[in-house]
Amino acid sequence: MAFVNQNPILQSLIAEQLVSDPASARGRLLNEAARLFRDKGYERTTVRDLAAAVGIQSGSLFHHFRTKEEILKAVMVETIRLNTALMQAAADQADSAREKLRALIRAELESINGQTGEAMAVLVYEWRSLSESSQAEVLELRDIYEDLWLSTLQQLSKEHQLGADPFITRRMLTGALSWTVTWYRPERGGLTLDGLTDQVMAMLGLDQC
Amino acid sequence: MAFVNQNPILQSLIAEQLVSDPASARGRLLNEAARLFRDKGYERTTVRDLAAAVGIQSGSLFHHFRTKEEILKAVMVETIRLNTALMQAAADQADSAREKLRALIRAELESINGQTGEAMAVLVYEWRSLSESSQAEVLELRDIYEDLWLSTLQQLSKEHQLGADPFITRRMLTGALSWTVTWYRPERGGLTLDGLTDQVMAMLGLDQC
DNA sequence: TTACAAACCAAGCGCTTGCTTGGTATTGTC
DNA sequence: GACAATACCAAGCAAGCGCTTGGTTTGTAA
Repeated sequence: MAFVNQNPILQSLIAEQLVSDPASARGRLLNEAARLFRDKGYERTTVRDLAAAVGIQSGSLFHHFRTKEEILKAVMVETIRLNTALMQAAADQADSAREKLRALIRAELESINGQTGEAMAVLVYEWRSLSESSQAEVLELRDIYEDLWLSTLQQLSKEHQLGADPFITRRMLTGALSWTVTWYRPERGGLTLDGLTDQVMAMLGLDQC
Repeated sequence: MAFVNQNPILQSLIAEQLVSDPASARGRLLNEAARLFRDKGYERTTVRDLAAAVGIQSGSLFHHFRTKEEILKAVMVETIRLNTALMQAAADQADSAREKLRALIRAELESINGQTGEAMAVLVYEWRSLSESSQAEVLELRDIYEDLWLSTLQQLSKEHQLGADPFITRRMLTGALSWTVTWYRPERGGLTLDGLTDQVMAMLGLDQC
């Protein structure tokens, strides 16, 4: 195999069976599904597309998943699980609230524009394609994720370092950061991930105090 | 008719045939289409849904539009035309660059969360459903719209009132403002449109200097 | 070697989709 | 009141959709 993922956080989640191993049949399918869902949208992606992407027949998909929607849900659930763990780890390493926020922003930008980027985009854009009951499930997981942000932003607000309301700031950041997936292309020179993080902090007036 | 739209900007665009009269058959269809496309997504909305929404048979749609995609494109094109005009008018009334930016933010929030909100959401979320040639057409119109923002932000940057780069600030604002459609509910009490605009300005550190 | 489950294929069913067709009301104009 | 042009209906076609089915291959363990 050309690439072995050695991220210890990912490894422990795989061990706990909370996230599929990208090397397994299920994991490979979920990765391909995320890419297809992002590129063409969930509705435009057929089960035949999904099957072809991993080299099996369309009917064989239903041996692994009961419905097409179950695939979408799995992509979303596993992505949130992974990213919550990644963000938690990033935040834990920082001391001040300001550094915590910077770590969260950097980590989220990395998730959005890095390896899990396809899945993160799916999480944002394919929300409506989930059934209501699945939406509720995913939403519950997302609340944990959001608490990480809110507690940090509330701390900053107490320290009078935040211009606007913490809740609203988070919502603005959600939109601003997820939108980067439509324009940020680090490979084409220019802005690095750290540089982009600096710009976001500067926009919030948190670069120098 | 219960509601007569007397917006002079809209009226002049209708007179120039750049935007369909909401009272006409075509205009009514485009409004309903925008609503359906936002609620269910373009792909999940069938031509039968669209036809039923205006009380005709599905086949009769194709007397007004050649394809389903042409309806999506028309929604997008007319929305950009209208909003460019609205934003231009809003910006023209302001004096300082700071006030111009505030006017632009307020106007865009109003577009996103007001009457043209459905169509604005379609513009953001249904981009991929357009054919490449249609995308190019819409993109051209959007450039005019974006120049309005950039010139204002560049002016602010010259005055050293902006923390981050103007281009990046605009992109962050695009994401942040369009995302409001997923959470901002002015009718449920709380934040008014002016209040939300204040919060955005505060986030940028532009409330008081 | 045998036994058995997991993984997969080949074929296709039933349904929905965007769109077409041929014809009929409705409307505006002189 | 004649006559187009416009707006619409009723019916349905061809294609593509998610998913099912019955059977075959592959992997594993005694």
